Amino acid sequence: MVKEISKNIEDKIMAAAVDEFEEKGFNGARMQQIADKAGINKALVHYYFRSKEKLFEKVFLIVAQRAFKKFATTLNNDGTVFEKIGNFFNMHQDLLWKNRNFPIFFLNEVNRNPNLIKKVFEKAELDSNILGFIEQINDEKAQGKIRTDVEPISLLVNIISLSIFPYIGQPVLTEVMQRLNSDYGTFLQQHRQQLAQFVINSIKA
Amino acid sequence: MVKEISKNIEDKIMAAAVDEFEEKGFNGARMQQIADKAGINKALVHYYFRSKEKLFEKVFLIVAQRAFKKFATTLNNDGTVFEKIGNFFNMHQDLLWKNRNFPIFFLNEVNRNPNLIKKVFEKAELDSNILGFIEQINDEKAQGKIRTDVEPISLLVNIISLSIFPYIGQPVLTEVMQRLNSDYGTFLQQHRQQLAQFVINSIKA
DNA sequence: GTCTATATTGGGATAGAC
DNA sequence: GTCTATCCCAATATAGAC
Repeated sequence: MVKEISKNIEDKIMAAAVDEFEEKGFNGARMQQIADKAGINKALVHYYFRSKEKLFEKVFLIVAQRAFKKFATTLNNDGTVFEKIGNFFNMHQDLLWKNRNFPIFFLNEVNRNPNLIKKVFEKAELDSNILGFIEQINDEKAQGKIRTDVEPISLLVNIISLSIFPYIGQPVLTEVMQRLNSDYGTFLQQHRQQLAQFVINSIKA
Repeated sequence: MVKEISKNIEDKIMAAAVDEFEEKGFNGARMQQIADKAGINKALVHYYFRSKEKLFEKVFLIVAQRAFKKFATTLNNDGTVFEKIGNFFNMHQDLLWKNRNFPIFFLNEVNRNPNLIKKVFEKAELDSNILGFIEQINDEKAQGKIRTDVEPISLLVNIISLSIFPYIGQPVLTEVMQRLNSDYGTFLQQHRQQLAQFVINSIKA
């Protein structure tokens, strides 16, 4: 079946493109490299995707939406706010460890072209998940479990800040740890263990 | 005095280069744009700095070292750990607000070329400041002011995470806030007010 | 030192054979 | 669909006049 074969090549190109774009960014990526990584000819890349921009946008939306989807589902599980915070950090840290250069890639690209973020949000149903979590926080504030001065959105942003930054700052932290006679990997394994407790300590009534 | 004049043009080019590089990154920046912003001819840029790489490195080291210097000094002021945390967020948030696209630029460039960070650290005396702050945290742990399970380095990284991420994530937060019928600017003004208290709540014994 | 004009190359994109 | 060969432009860099 011809369609099948062509689909496989499309996938190969996509996979190679994810690799190349995540490593070098849009401006640094090379179509030749993508072709090489996919084990095919450069002209074929253009045959399937017409232009670098089009290929990039397709790749970007897929990886970004996949990331946001995983992100949203952890907020949507059962449990108290404290339990969800623990679950979130566990899941998110695992995910980030496996995709260490995704965050800086993602943030840099949406900074370069803020229009991308709108397209990502169109399909990822983040809103209801966010709103649900915010509501739960307010409930638990009313129940006296969470400090009344906690602003739900700020809490959410704080959680994400704490989770993502250690990966975005990898090169800096690597250098700092070296100067402190440690190393990035061992630091991170320690660091991730205290994130949930750090947040919970801060907000518990 | 000829030297004076030439120095002024060098400065103009540097200023224009900071602008262009911070906005577009190394790969996205254009020598022609830098010349235009400096109000001079493109050939002159090469006359003064030979190549794009050389110009970039000079610009990068200056802005990065300036940033790290300001960063380090706030850790070095008088006061308790809690006071320093408050002072740090005040200073750092003001600084970031005035240089909103510096963090993502900086982190992206050191990610692209991790070698840059070594050169930044060579001149910025960060080590003693960091070590001093760490020592103080341990002192106040011993005095019963700070929880005994607080790991100083992780605390430091948490503080920096909380401070910087809202700026790195600007495009995302802008979109989210829009969908929540708010806007990025007002969010940030609220958000920054709770950062110090968020940390202090978390670590106070 | 400062400009105009030009060299050079890297890299995205297409034409055309098979 | 897949390749080779080539086009073409953008962008760094330099030569050379003034």
